[in-house]
Amino acid sequence: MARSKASITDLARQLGVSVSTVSRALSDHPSISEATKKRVGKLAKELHYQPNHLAAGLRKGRSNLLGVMVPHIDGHFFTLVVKGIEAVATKAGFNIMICQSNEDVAHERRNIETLLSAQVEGILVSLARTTRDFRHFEKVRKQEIPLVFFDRVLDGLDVNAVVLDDREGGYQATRHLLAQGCRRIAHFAGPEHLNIYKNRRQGYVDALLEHGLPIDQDLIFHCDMTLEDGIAGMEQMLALPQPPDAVFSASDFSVVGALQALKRHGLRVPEDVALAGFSNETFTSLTEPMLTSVDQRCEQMGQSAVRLFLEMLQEQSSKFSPRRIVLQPDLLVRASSLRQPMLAGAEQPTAETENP
Amino acid sequence: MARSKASITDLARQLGVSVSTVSRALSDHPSISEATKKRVGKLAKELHYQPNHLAAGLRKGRSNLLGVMVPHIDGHFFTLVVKGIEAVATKAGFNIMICQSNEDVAHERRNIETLLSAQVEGILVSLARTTRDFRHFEKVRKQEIPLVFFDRVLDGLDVNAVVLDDREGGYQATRHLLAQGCRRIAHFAGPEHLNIYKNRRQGYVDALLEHGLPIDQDLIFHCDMTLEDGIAGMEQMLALPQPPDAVFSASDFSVVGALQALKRHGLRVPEDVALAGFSNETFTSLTEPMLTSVDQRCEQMGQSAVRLFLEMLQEQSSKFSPRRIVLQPDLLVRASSLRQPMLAGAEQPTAETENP
DNA sequence: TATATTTACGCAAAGCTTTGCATAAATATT
DNA sequence: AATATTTATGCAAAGCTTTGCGTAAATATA
Repeated sequence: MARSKASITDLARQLGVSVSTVSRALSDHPSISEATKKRVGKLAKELHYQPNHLAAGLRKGRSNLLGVMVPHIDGHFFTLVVKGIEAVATKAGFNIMICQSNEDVAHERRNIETLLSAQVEGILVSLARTTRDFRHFEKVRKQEIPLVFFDRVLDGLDVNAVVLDDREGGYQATRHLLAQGCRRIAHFAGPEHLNIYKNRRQGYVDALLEHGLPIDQDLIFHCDMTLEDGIAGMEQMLALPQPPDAVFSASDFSVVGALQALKRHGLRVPEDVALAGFSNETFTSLTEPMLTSVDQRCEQMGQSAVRLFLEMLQEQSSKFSPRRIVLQPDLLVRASSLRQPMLAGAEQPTAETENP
Repeated sequence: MARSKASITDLARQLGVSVSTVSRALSDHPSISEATKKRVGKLAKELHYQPNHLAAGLRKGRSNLLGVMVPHIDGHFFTLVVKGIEAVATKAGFNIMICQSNEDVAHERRNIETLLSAQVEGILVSLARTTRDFRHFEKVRKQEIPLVFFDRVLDGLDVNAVVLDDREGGYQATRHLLAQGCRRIAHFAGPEHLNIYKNRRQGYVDALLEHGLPIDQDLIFHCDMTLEDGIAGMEQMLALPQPPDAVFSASDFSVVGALQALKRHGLRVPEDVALAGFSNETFTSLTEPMLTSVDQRCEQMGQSAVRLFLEMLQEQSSKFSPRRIVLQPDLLVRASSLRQPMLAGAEQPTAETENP
């Protein structure tokens, strides 16, 4: 396949000027006469001249490429994060290169290699679930390429990161249920080795304690957060001598399961049991009743990650001390948890805090 | 920010050999002694040498970049297509550059420009809804860069494309409902200026006619395919003197609406009214009953698009005549339409046909 | 009018690799 | 032992831009 034909050299030759003149004319350099600029521009259009970013990048030591790696691009969350990334990266003149680790460390390693050799100017990454070894990121740091983690970060790692305040999310959801008059609030908890779930549970616990309520282990159901888990969990709860009057689940999927189980038992939501989930998945607005859920500010997470990257680009790499941005979740109250008439301001205001 | 320090030249100098030797050693060229290869490899590792793809690309006239443009990356469909693209592109050694048109032609134009100047070796694109002017694609063709459209293609345009056989999808869904004993089948149709919806309706019509049934305009509800539209449509249908015993909707969203409306009226699904939708959205497995839907083979669409691109890369551009790949949809029968006991093979076998 | 400034442009190097061709040394062939 | 091959390496150009520095001509200044 033929490459684009016209190069800056061709233009120069045809116009009888030097390549430097053409180059400067094209980039609107002040020391080139308007007349020449016009001539160059005209011929460029005629020959369908296409600037070669690779060559320019090579010369300038910049690629205008931003690497992004996510565990997977299907599903709700990462998709939206990527959307956020794309938006502000593009605005800043960067193109993004996306790759997926498929939750696999080996894949992740390879991808890093690829991104580096593509000369990306920065890397935004959310870790694969299995990643425990970080040597491949060492290489990135060695080359002094800005590295920003988002969402999936290993605690204690001294890196730039933007994460969601999951504890706060769990806390808000639970507090909301309390405010609705619920007193026996169950919790569907996810795998504890994942921070996000641990933190959401912690928020739940904190809210209960703050309210002077005991933590009843019977009301905490550990599972993998699928719809089926939700059904099972709800069944188990309903079999209790004193069933709960609300459920806060760390995932929207299992809330749907709970909802189905409740309907099967002829119980009403939210009158008999109020429900709240986490993630604000698309389908939370499609159920009946619609599901209260904690929004994770996906797009904002992407945006913040890029901004962090841009800041790093500005400062001297050596002077830059790792920064961690904590995004505040956003409780979206819908019918599934609304027992009391809606109060003004029940939809929590949103904010972004920065913890150095 | 410092760029990666070690270049092939540095290696050469430190080893006292020429750059060509290093280059060849690194790429495992046969005419380099094992000993030298070892030495080069060792030093490369020590210095954290990072091959510069840009420079290599410049020299070789290749970028290993594949451009992808979608209307938007959120939502179910395009996400999965992109996943498919990523998978096979990566396997073929290409990195993908993603951008979104946000359903806006101006954006689309800019993106094409960006992709071209990034020296992508091919472009995969699904058109923005509003695109009627195709001059920006002319430029791509002029530079003889392989261009493949997927899903959103303008009819009549003589281009490479991979699309879904929407008519067949509508046909199969409707036939299935007929096979379940339904005789008054309603259809929720989408905006007719979009081919996908027109074709889905056509499939519906074809199936009815084939079965000797009349087309009753009262049973066709035109809308924008939202959940609310689904509710409205169902209400309208139920008000009919002779309500339908099934609904085939061109979108899963409006099926959910229909489902809700039916439940409100105390009607059973599928006993009183059977339901079938289109797209196999995530939530179709989360409703009760689960929703029968037509799967669009999203991932396969992405894969096919890349394969088409790779083929074009092989052949002489001039000799390549536009090809159109039509993917067969996949009817997924779930509880919402299952009145008869499930027959073996009710889940249609899948196939891919090629129409030259 | 002679000098200083500005304006508009060209030269050539640099950025990092790849690769066709040449070459020196080592080995094989007769 | 002289010639032909093979092996291992080097030279230098090319791929397309960008950019510091130099310069000739045009204009302004004294």
